[in-house]
Amino acid sequence: MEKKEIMMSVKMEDASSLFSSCYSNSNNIPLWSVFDLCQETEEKGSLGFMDLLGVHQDYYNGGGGGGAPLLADNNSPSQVAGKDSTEATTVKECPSNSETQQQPTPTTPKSASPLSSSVSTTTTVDQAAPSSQHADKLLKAKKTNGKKREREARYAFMTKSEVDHLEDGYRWRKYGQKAVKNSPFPRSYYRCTSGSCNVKKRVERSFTDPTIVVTTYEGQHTHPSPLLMPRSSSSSSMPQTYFSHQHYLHPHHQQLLFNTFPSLDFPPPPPPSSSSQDTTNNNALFPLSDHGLLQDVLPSHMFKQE
DNA sequence: CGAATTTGACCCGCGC
DNA sequence: GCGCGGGTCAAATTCG
Repeated sequence: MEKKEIMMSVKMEDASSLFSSCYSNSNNIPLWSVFDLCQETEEKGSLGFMDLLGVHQDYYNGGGGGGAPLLADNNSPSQVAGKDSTEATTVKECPSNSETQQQPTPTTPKSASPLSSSVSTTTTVDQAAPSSQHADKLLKAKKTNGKKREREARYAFMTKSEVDHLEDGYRWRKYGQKAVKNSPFPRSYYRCTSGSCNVKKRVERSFTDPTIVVTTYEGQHTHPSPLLMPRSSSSSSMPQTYFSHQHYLHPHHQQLLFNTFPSLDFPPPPPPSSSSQDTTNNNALFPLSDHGLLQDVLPSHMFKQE
């Protein structure tokens, strides 16, 4: 399979080039939207990348009906929607540090969607080896915090967006920015503002395709998303359906995904009626997909109650 | 005025 | 040993 060959050759540290590879293959249509490189879900129970981001079942079933596609861009939703410019791809990166690797996780996909099974069988080994160096470096950097901490799994979200910092429902504080070698675009470092939560994310733009934003999450939120809490004070002004996929993927890009995965039993894409104001009736636009696009894309076990 | 961002300095390990 | 690059810190600055 073509997909597999590409994935096998991917190193997580070069997510940008990875993504460009995905695109370059077919008329700028992503070859896949989500893939799980190391099946860590089994290691951590049913932990999916949504869980990693701290989005749990409650939110899936919550008012938004939104499958919590945390790639919505509410920095400027209108901008994104209007420019038709968001697509999302996720990459799960093996931790591959020496501590966690002693328990190599079988890569057998759990019954899931055709997509997930086709992409998740790959890689634990292949992925772990090449990225171990990078993992070490991360560990080193962690030490500078004073305590040695196990490196968390990382998930890279690749989003076609004109906005650098994609809103994902959490509050982040930027703590650094570095120029990236061989790239004109700097990499930004963010940390979750919640005191007890040390989830980090890096945001960088692919230099091979400047429209692609690579967001790498590291760690797992220990708290609910302030913006996803139905009645949280911080989200009182947030439409309840904020995280429905209307903001996650513009219909046009959903269309691309549908085209990309014709074998998936997706409901037909909604009419291209979205705009920045479409935050109030998204559910009506997606009567068949209570949990969002990602539910269709991700293995079903990720959406099951623990 | 507190929170968030900016940005240069610093730390660390790796490769040569 | 030294330079390089990734990641983090923290003081200064900006913003709401």
